[in-house]
Amino acid sequence: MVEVSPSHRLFRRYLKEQRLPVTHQREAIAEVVFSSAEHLSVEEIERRLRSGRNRIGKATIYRTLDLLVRSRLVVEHDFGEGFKRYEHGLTQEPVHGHLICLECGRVIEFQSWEVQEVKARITQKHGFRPTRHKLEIYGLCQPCQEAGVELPDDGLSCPIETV
Amino acid sequence: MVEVSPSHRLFRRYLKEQRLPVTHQREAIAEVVFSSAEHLSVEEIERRLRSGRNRIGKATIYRTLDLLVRSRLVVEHDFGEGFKRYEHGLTQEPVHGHLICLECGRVIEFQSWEVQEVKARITQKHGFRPTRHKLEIYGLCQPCQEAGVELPDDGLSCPIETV
DNA sequence: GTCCATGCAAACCTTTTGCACTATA
DNA sequence: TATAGTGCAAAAGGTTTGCATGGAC
Repeated sequence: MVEVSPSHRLFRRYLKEQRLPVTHQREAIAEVVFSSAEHLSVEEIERRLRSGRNRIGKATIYRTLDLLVRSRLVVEHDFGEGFKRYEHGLTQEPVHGHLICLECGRVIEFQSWEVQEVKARITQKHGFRPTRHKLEIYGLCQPCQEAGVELPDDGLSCPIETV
Repeated sequence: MVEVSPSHRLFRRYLKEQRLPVTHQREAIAEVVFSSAEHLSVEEIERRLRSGRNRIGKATIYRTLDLLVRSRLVVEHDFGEGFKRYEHGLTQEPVHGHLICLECGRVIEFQSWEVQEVKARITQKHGFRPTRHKLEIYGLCQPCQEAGVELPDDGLSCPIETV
């Protein structure tokens, strides 16, 4: 048994708690996700597994990610790209959001405790019991702005009824 | 030409500005979206069109929704259900977010100007130029809580490494 | 030895696209 | 009449599932 990350050990414990087998595939997938600081897509995970001489079916990757998300060791994201991304859950500070560049797809994380306060106030007002939230801000990252990228505005010339 | 909503008239103007034909299908689809206060899925839009004796292909619905979104008269949402939802854009107050019930799927809108401030502060700090943002809070709505629904917690028994 | 996981391919679901035909302006 | 839209069905792309085989405990 090789040297693994703390999160990886927690995942082993999770599997044992749930009486599920600790397989090589599950270990390899967990190690890929836990050893990256990025928001990985399934395709990226598959590629990294392959370059590590692992040949693991897509179905197994999806099934294992499901376990990782359930265990709360991994967080699932959907940035509207048409597929999901997965991120190591325990490196995350409790409150965080994402700045997403519409040009290059870059994702910048940020912390904001103020959102927690807003969330508490809003949910209390509506008698809603919150479990999680997400704050995503879309726009242009600094490098893309400096590269002169402009986002198209195809909207109405003037949103006032003139006719 | 029948009596239509202000937004519908704006959509006609948008089409003219873009030199695109104002077709019966586009009018019918726009009317369905503009006459509803809900977040409609494509399937729901299709159903409403059918009950109004319109037989319009799914492809046309998607193509028209694309125009409506571009014109900014309609807003697209993805609540992680595996498909998108569309909402009348002009009834929206400038700043709004969603409370999404994980049990029944109900969506409650809320206003929060404080998020704007947070957004301005964060984006400035990162040199990011924002266009739009979304704040979504997931959890249990009041009716579901009163019905005694509990959300399962399949996570680790304790996220502290004990082994 | 039992139970569950894996791999493959097929199925699924939403969304997009190609193309012959029709409607708008 | 030119130009663009529509409908249908097929394709696309990500994700899920069924099933025979193989691995964990």
